[in-house]
Amino acid sequence: MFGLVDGNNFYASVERSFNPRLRGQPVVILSSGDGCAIARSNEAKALGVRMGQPIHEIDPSIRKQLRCLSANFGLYGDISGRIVSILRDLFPAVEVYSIDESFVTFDGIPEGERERVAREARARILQWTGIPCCVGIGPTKTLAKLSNKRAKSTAHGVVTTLPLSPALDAYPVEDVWGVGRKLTARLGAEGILTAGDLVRADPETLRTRYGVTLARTQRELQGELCTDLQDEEPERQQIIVSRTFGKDVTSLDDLQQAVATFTQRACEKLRARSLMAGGVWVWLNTNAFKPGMPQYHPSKAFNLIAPTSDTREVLMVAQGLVRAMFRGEDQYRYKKAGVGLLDLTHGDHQQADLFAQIDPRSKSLMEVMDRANAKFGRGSMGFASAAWRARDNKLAKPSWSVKREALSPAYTTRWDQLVKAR
DNA sequence: TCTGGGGTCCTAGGACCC
DNA sequence: TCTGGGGTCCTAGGACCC
Repeated sequence: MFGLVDGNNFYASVERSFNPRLRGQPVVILSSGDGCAIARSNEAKALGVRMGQPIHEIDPSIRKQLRCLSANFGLYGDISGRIVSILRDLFPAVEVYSIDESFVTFDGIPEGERERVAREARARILQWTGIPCCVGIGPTKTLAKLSNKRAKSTAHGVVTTLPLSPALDAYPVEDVWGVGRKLTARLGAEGILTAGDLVRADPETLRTRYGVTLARTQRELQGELCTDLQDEEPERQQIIVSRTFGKDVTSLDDLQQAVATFTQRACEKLRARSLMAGGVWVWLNTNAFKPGMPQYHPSKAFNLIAPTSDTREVLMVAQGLVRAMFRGEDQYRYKKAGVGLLDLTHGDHQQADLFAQIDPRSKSLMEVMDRANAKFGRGSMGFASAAWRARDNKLAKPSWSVKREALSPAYTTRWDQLVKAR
């Protein structure tokens, strides 16, 4: 049996647990750049704010009632980690599925005790972190996910769904894990409207018409195990850093600086996982929401001779790619850029190359930089080609920097931003 | 004026191999 | 008229997830 533990309105609930004035208020968390709603409290949902909705589309009379906050992922990640450690105390195995969801197993917990343990987890998480959760239980992960959906509308917050349960007929097919917008439309056209309809559909037709993934989902709903708990985090296949600019960028200098900044961050993430990159990928975008403007969406990848985790090497490649793709000053207005690190391998089993020189000082230099940034805060030490700000904020913000106008403090991850008791 | 970021998996088609 | 069979690898695009 699996459980799915999921924080209710997670980002909004985290903000609330540190700022009680937000309780009972319509809270909306905005995406990077303060553009779209990515989390909403129940009060904000009741006002009609949709998931992913651009905030400027919302009627001003509604908008002024909302308490909008810029996403504070550092804070959410830290609280997420605390919830996971509570779960690890209570359950034999835990799979961290996303920042606000974990699968757990009940192996060794007697059947009659499962819901009690789930309620215990819920109470402990609420008491220790202030985050309300729901727990869905089922014999497969897909059924546990659906149970979790059902639990959201209950007061006790714990629901079990068994295969062939009549409850399946009460849930629209789009609530099933793995059925998104496109599939919902196609299935609906064939009269498959609920989770129950999907369970009863002809498996062979489903497989040929919709592929193996949906066929697997159907079997999971029927109670057949197709995916098991992954308690070890799978190896990353790529690392991406990309941003939408606060202001359009037109000069090569600014574009280079933005891409260098993303590259530096991507390499930090790479080393934090002890990985090396075999390829670098850079792309640029003009504003796709303005079809009247000249559009340009170039993308270029480069395979390295030997895998590296040295920011300097990746910077040289990324900067070269930007130069190669950049088209004339003022010809295009760039709105977004991104850097991807590809072909990731583990640093400790590296394929040596006959022609590549390995500089033993590279590793030490990167370690010193990473340690300095860990100790004094991110951005304390960096490369001149990237934008970075000293702690006293004396350096000017780059023109392209991302808008984050209503950011809450890093209450739990920075000494200078701790909660003040009074 | 304003429109997120970071991932995974599957499939189809083409190039290439013997 | 008939024009092999079986495979791998790579890429692009599309779907999904949170």
